[in-house]
Amino acid sequence: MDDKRSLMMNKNIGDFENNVDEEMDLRRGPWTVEEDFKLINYISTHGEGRWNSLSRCAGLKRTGKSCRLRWLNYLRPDVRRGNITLEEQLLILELHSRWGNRWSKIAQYLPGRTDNEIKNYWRTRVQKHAKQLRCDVNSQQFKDTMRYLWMPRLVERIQASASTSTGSATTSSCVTTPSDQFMMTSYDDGLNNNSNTNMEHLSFMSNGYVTPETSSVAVSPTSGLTEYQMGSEVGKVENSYYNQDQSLVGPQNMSPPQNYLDDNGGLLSEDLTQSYHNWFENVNGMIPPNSDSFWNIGSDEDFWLLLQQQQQLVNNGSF
DNA sequence: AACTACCGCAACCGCGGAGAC
DNA sequence: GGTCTCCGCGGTTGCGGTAGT
Repeated sequence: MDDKRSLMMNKNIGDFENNVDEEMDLRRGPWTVEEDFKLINYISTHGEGRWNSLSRCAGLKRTGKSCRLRWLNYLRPDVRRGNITLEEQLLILELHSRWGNRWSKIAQYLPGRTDNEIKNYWRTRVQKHAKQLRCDVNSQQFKDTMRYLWMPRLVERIQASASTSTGSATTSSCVTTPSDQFMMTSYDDGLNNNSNTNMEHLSFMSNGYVTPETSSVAVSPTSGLTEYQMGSEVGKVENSYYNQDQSLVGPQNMSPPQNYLDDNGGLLSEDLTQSYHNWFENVNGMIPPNSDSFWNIGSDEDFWLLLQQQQQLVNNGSF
């Protein structure tokens, strides 16, 4: 145990449970195979619950808390391993917009996923995007960006992949388990008491948001990043932005910065990232329809490629 | 090959609610 | 009603793996 944690434990005078921990010389840190085996065997025979006594009876020198956490987050047979799928990402975004950091509540609607896993996903992926946008993850700007840009894009990707697959609803790489079922059924039952098993009724889909029917997709041949455009056809895109109330806003007041690329497409010397973000903020929550690639940003290079894409679109007059 | 920086995830923590006595 | 104990939640930390230099 490091000094900090030791100090924290010593400060925890009021928690009887932890006082006992110190007296009993309980194990901490990573679980061994033997410990896992003991826990699995005991629970398979006696069931879960009463974690403190369970730990003692199973011969584990662990706190009840530790046993519970290990079982629920890792050893439980229906724990779903592997990457968060597109559908799961969509659900997490939607449910988080409703409930905030109520991870356990959100996890109820993602079978096999633990609150810990969802929390980790949010912290590592979603907050990373917020950081890239230089805005707070709880800010209205970021929430709008998620709602009007990221989530519609996810819907599109889900439906696009569903149309090319043979009935599988899961699209990204993931280790499937017997309980690997599309989670919308439980989502419907829990939230809306709705028998539909597709995603059409999700609030952000029925409120006039961007949908695949109203959009088109093109993959940049140079960067591989996906360009996302409003309108029925590429090339006939309306120069429009969506306000928070779904109303269209004309382009006249929101030209992106013209000065972040030189004539040869090279980067200018000023703080170009800030320039772009200033423009982004200046549209006051209105999301440019072509900026989907924000959510594919994985590196600085990707970011500059995105900026170049935006510039090309400006030059083409479709922005 | 060696080192560093970063990222993802498992495990920990404190806290508060609930239930038993 | 007060105390004790357990449980579950949300926040945080640190380790191990990996990408980058």
